[in-house]
Order: sequence, then structure tokens, then C-alpha cells
Amino acid sequence: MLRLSKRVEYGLMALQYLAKSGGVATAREISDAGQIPYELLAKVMQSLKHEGIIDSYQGVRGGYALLFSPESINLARVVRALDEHTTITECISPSGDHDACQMLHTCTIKAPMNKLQQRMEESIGSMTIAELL
Amino acid sequence: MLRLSKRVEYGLMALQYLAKSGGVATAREISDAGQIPYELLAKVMQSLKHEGIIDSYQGVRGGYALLFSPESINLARVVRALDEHTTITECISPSGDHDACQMLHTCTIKAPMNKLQQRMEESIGSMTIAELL
DNA sequence: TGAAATCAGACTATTTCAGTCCTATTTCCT
DNA sequence: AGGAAATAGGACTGAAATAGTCTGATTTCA
Ligand code: SF4
Ligand code: SF4
Repeated sequence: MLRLSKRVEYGLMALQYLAKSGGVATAREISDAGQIPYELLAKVMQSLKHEGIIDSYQGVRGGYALLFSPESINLARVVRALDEHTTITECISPSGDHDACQMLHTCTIKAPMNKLQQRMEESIGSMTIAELL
Repeated sequence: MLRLSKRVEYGLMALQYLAKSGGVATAREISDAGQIPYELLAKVMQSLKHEGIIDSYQGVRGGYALLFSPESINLARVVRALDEHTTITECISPSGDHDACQMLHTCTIKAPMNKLQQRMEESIGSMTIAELL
């Protein structure tokens, strides 16, 4: 249940790389350094861009760079950018979705699961990219 | 990545039920009460039994009962009993497996992931069945 | 103008998960 | 003794999520 996806792992490696380099790096460069499938990493970088964690520069001599200091990017945000399921249960929806669980009404563990969700988020959010260096 | 499996959800409901009832309850009874697929729940109960969280009684008038007080059963243990992946990465294996990741040697995020694993476990382990009542 | 890079979407293959089915065994009650 | 009700355990199927690949478009610099 708490195994992180390859997307997140790759994303963390990439962010770590960008933090270390301090400047602009290409997806190819990061892929080579970390032995990460290039095409998959490319997608990950795009997701990180959309989330606003990194900036991108197109064309030759392009690449990616961090938009914030490593210590101000916490892992919760990275997970939110790269993972489908960011909640412990489907009834806890980040954007108030209505595709919620069927047993929503009869469910007896909904409330405590909410509490757990908070604690988990705190755990993940307590770590930053700076702690990967 | 942190969506808990149905097995865990059902397991928590069942343990909550057992804690509330205080005595012996059958899988059928719990299944009916929580609208849980009976066959799947039956498997879950068996897993909980194997982990040593509950005791079972076979035959007519049989069923399941808690082996410990609700406040001494934490969710980390439940997850361990019911979930395949209890670690954040595959290189963190509970029983020192050797099916570890290929990039184990070149990986640059292994150490911090270990730290995160600990924090996550603390979060999950900090909640007990008693908090579901 | 061409090479190198991001951007975007569709696609396939693999693995995981939820759920079902079937049979054996145990135990109580009549 | 025998049947009903329960757990035990394995095999199986279908659906869904994930990992990875492919193709083409666009941007930008030299
Ligand atoms: S309502 Fe209950 S069963 Fe449904 S997703 Fe939420 S916690 Fe799980
Ligand atoms: S070694 Fe690195 S890449 Fe492999 S599982 Fe561990 S953290 Fe992930």
C-alpha cells in the first residue's frame, strides 16, 4: 500500500540531480546519470513542470531547473505531482470528487481514516529535497 | 502510492467490529454488517489469524475474536498482515530479501528513503484499533 | 537549415489487485 | 450418526493500475 511508484522515485532522483547541479540539466543527462528510462523520465519532468516545481527551457541547450530552493520543496508536493493516488482512501478526494466510494454512508472507518491521512501527509511533507543531498 | 488496499480496509472494518462486539463473530456476520464480499473477507480473516492478531474457532458456532486489546493492536501490524508491499521501496525489504532493485548500487536516494520509511511506519503505527471505535 | 531539446498523446505489455469458485476439514446440534 | 455451519486453503478469472515504448509536433540555438 505504501510502495511509491517508479514515477515518484525517478522524480526524486531528478530533483536531487537538479538540486546538486544547481542549474539547468536535460532529461537525457539525468536519465543517463541515473539509468532511468529516458521516455518515462521525460514524462515525469513534464508533470513536475505542470505542478510548478521546475521550469523548462525548450530547444537546443534547453532543459530543466528548480523553481525553488531544495529545502522549500517537500515530498508531499512531489507525490501530488507524480502520483495518481495521493489519498489513503477513495472517499478522501483532494478536489471533492463525487466518484466516491459506494459504502460511503454505511462505512464505519471513514472518520479515523481521515485522521490517518493527515498524519501520513505530515510524514511525507516533513521531508524536503534538501534532505536528499 | 499510499492508497490502502481493499484487504486492509476490510481488515480494519472487521477488527473494529470484533472490538465493538467484544466477543466472537463470524466472517458472514461481519460481511453482512459491512457489505463486504464474503469470500474476500474470509481470506482477510485468515491472514489476520496467521499474523496472530485474532484467534479462530472452527465448526458450527465458530468465528473469530481479538487476541489482544484494541489499544494494543496498531495499524502497522494490520498492514503487515494484509498488504503485499509494506515498504516504501523494494530495496527496503522487511526480511532481507535478495530480490532487491537493480540500481541498488548506483541509486542516490536509497538512504533518505530509509529515513522516510521510518517516519511513515511511525505514522501508521501510531494509530490503534481503539481509535476506530 | 538541421540538430537537440521539450511537449503531447496514443499505445502496449506487465504486474497487481479484487473478486470468485471449489473443495476439504472441523465442530456443534439434533 | 449425520447434517449444517463454520473456518482453511488453493486455484482461477477479470479488471485496473503501472511501467515502458513509440510517434510526431514544436521550439530554439548554432
Ligand atoms: S467510505 Fe469507507 S469503505 Fe469507502 S473509501 Fe472511504 S473508508 Fe473506504
Ligand atoms: S535502490 Fe534506489 S531505485 Fe532501487 S528500490 Fe531502492 S530507492 Fe528505489
